[in-house]
Amino acid sequence: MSRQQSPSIKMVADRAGVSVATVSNVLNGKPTVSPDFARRVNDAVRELGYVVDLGASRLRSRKAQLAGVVVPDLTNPMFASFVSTLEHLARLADYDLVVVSARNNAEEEADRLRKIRAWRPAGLIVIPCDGAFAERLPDGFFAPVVLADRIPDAAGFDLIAVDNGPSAGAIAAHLDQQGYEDCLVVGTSLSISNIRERWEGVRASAKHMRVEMLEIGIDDAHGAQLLEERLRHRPLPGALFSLDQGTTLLTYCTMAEIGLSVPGDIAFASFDEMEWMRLVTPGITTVRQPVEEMAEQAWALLLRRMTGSAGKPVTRRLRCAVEIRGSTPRNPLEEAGKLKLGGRKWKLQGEPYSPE
Amino acid sequence: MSRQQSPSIKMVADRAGVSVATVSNVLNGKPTVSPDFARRVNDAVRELGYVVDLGASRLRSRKAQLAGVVVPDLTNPMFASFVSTLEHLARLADYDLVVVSARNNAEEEADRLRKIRAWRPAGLIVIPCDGAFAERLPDGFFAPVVLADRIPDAAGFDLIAVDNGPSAGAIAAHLDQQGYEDCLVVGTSLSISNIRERWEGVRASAKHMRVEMLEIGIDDAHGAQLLEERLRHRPLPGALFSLDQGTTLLTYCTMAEIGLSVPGDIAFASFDEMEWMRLVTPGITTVRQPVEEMAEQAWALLLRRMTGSAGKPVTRRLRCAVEIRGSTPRNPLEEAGKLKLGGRKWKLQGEPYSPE
DNA sequence: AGCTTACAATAAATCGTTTCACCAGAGTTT
DNA sequence: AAACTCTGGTGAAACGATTTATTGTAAGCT
Repeated sequence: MSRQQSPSIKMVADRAGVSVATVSNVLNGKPTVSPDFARRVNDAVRELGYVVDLGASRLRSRKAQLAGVVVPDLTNPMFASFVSTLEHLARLADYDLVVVSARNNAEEEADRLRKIRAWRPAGLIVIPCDGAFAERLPDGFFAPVVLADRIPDAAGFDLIAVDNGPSAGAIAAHLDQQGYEDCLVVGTSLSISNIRERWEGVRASAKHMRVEMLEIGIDDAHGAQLLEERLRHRPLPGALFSLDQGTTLLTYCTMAEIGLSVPGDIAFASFDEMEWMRLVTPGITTVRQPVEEMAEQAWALLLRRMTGSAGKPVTRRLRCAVEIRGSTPRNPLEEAGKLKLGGRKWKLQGEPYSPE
Repeated sequence: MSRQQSPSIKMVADRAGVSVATVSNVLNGKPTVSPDFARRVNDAVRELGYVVDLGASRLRSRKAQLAGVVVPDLTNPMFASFVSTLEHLARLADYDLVVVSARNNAEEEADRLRKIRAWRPAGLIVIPCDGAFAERLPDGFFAPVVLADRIPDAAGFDLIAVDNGPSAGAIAAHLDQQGYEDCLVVGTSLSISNIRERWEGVRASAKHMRVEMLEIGIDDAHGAQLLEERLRHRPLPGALFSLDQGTTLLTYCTMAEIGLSVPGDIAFASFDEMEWMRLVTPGITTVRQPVEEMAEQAWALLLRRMTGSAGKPVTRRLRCAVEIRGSTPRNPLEEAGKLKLGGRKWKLQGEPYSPE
């Protein structure tokens, strides 16, 4: 199978009867070319189906309209949506995007980061696997990096994230108000800064309610076991608050399996909304993260950095929306009268803040 | 902000005190280099943090370990999972992947296809937006193309898809057996070959049951209206079968809104499983597509094509799994005794087939 | 006419790599 | 010792584009 070569700028030049420089000038919209020649070049381009070779073009011009994106897991709808938005924005700015997934694996992330350098991107947007991201970034990395969603241990990075603490705190305050006396808070690990911030937000906002943290780790099988143990133990807490997406699904399924009903036996709330949460009955009370906005902010910041804006690293926190649903009704054990709760929306007030 | 240049092979050569050719030989594992020189080169590479420039490397060597992937929508979990699997496989074969999303828009797809040529990929895997894909492929496209999931109007492409007809037929046969007398089948549009195949599968397999097709189009708002109209009309069909992911969500929500209960008022089944379908009560009967397998087959085929295997276009159909759940119980209107239905799994029998 | 200026098109240098032809020196064969 | 063959290394030519410097031509000015 003799595969036909893609046409080069030289073939276009030959066919149009001009020099390659002229073809390049036409294609790049340089003003110093006569309409007649431009037409001939454009005809030849169309006839041959010529498309510029990005590799060669970038090599010579040294301007890389190219950015890299690294996410922990493309199959997570939140990250997928993040990438999709970025892709759209990049296209508008006439940038190309190289997207890679670390498949939830720090080693693979390190590998991808090394590999992505080979593309010579003008900038990078990364949602890091974990806090130790800085160690995995090849040192002397040549392009600006904007981190999103997850907070690195090391300082010195541009960062766009959500206000984990206040948002988780809002859920805790809500549960508090609903009259629950104790709440089990479940998350993968406090070594992940997101989870830590959320847990601290809960602790700070639970006025009367007792709170207890359970770390179940990232291994699903082991986590399910820990969780089941705790949920079979008595007394059962009045409410359960799950701090991340993976944990939420695991918790929800585990409760169903061992026959705990929501909210009859236990109230349930989660951080990070998923589609099904408004489809199940009752709906799940949750914190919805502004993914599109996060992508927009990250892109805007990276674009500024790529076009030369210097300055101290920026941290920006975005507000989440809190969705109160049927899974966290007024505590039925309480003597107080019943309170009707619909799909009421509860937005946090005030302006976003940028610490330091 | 004077951004530091990425080191080039020349700097490595200078630092190691050898020629650039030698550095290249070391990096590409050519055997004709002494251990002593190899060590010196490797040291220099490490000290400078040198990473090869993919653009330049590919330009010169003309071997493009690069494949393109075009999907209609990255936020669709099925496509996201498809891409994620491909990415993993590509990495194993030491290929790079350029992933783009057409954002459910044929024009954007055409644009992306044109743009992706600029990367000079050695091959392409495409899940087309619609049947008219062939018209959008720049003619004389230079690299092998493997299509997946959706069937193009034009022949002549390698294709990996699922057995839409038999799988949808299995659902229809199930509903038939459960004693439903009529079934409303809902899909976006019969102009999409997937939907057409599924509808034909339903028609062929419904023995006693009357079936009726409702096309609601791709515009969600308009579709919801059409659907609501039909669902408020009487008599209500005993069962509803939704043929694609978008339609399913729309249908499920619409039914909830106008107060139809599943399966009390109407039984419900769907093509294309989503996570929430096993979380809601009752679970939704559905057809689960083998996404990972589809990605594996597509990659294997593309790899063969990229390494020169010629031959007639191949069509391969993969088997789906049918998940029977509580949303399609034995028809309560029937006189016959109740039948207990759990989360029973029902796999299709037999071997995959390759028509023609 | 003679000189400058402006314009349009081109030749040639260049980007960072790989590859190919070649070379120096050591070892082997006659 | 001359004529080979290896071996391990290098210089320089590509690859396909962009950019810079240069050329040739026509028009404008004195």
